[in-house]
Amino acid sequence: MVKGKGSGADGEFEREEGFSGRIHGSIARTLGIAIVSGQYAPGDVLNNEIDASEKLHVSRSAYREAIRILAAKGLVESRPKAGTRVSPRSRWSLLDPEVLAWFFEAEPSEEFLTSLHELRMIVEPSAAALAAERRNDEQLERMRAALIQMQQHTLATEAGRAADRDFHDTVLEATDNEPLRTLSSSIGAAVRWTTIFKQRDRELARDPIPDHWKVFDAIAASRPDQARQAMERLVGLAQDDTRAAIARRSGGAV
Amino acid sequence: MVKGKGSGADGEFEREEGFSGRIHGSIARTLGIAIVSGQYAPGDVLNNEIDASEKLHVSRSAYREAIRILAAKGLVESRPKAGTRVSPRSRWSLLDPEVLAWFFEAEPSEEFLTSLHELRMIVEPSAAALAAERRNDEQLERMRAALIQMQQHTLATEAGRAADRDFHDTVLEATDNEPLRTLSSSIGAAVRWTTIFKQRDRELARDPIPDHWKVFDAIAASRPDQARQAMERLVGLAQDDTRAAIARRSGGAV
DNA sequence: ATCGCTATTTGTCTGACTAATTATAGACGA
DNA sequence: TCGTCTATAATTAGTCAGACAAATAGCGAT
Repeated sequence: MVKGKGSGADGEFEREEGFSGRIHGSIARTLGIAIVSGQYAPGDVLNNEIDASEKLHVSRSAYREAIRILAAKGLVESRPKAGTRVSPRSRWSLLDPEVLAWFFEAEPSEEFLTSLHELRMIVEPSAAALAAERRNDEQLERMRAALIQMQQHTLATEAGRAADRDFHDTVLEATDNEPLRTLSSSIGAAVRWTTIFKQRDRELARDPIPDHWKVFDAIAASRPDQARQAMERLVGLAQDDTRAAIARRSGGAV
Repeated sequence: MVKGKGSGADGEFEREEGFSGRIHGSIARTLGIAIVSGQYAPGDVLNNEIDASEKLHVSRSAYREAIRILAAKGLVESRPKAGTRVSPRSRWSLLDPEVLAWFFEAEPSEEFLTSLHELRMIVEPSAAALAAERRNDEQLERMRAALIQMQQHTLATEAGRAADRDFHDTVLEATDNEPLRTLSSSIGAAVRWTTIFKQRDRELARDPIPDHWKVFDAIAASRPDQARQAMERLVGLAQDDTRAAIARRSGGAV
């Protein structure tokens, strides 16, 4: 079989062997990761459809569907004769769950992590306040269950981290604000990476579970201001820990 | 030409005559509007690709590309044999610019408008505070220019409303937080409709321009807390006005 | 500097085949 | 007889190939 890889001039990607799901999806994923990780810069023109689809060993239609996905998420833009080019970062749907996942596929940059935490710091305290006003009993139960799971499994296990995310998700859901709920994927991503960094660098310095319970108690007691403050503390501490872990990573020893 | 419209049983859509741009885009738009406006409910199964593409008088591949766009935005999900069905609302990318535009194509519901304002109330004051810390001179100039435009054209003209949106956009941009900037389309949509409602119902009751200048002055003076408070007031008033306009719309006379 | 042409690239269409998965009907066992 | 499990069939999205159409960026002539 002819590989046709030629020189390394044009970035080339062999499609993942152990791909999952449909082809157009895996192509979109491959290209999406290449774009958000900077292998293609904004303004760069992708190979034309025929060359690109041949290089990836897929049909042109499958490749085109992949491009439509990326275009829908604001990553690329196509025009006849001009080709398909990577859009400026300001058009990227950074809060889209898939785009976010692609970002975290390669290790995300420090700045990006910082800005996600800033977003958390803005959104979550207010969300907790709204949740304290609007949560129903079923949601409250889910929060309690999540925290219990979190306690049992600890954040060292994937089950524990999933419970952590469930808790924050449920708070967002309890705001009864649909656009706000949409942010759960972004916030979940920030939560996940906070924990991963902390876990990676040291025995977790501070047990975050009591702080979680304080948020829960305030929401359960329907005290918005108290919930806002508790969440502020919780997110603030997470932010500090992540900052410290990042500083250690880039500046210090292994 | 055979119309083949048959009975009115299955919802059918003639493709927009005065369509713009590419076919897959206009099909996605048509279906997207049908979905977000409730003509298709979450869980509903769309016609299979062959029937649907025939009914719309487009090729199957164009139709499929449209479906890929909708799937990328979380509106639908396709599986072999099961067909393509409308996803639950919780998966919709409500903050995506196009999805938002589709929402506002039909008149948006009161609840939706309210939740967008809630989002503004959460995000914009903090954004103004960050902007006060991080804005550069060029951004400050753009804010000033926008407000001057707004004064000259007034909110009765499209140019004035565009300037309003530019101001809020630039504040978001000045936060130097990419995920936050992504929200500008959602906030812009809320801003636009606030103004439209106010304009529709009465001579605008309150001149919002002085409140805008207060935000600007605080950002120019690099006073985060002051900027936060000024923005809080500005958004709060907009929220009140919209609420009043909505109440009048649904409850009162023309 | 402007206009018009042309070559390139995406866009669209057709029709066939593939693969996945649900649903069904039948066999088997309780 | 009833329920459950299993092979099978039917349906649907997924993929592929190749052709033609439409748009337009870039170039050359004016």
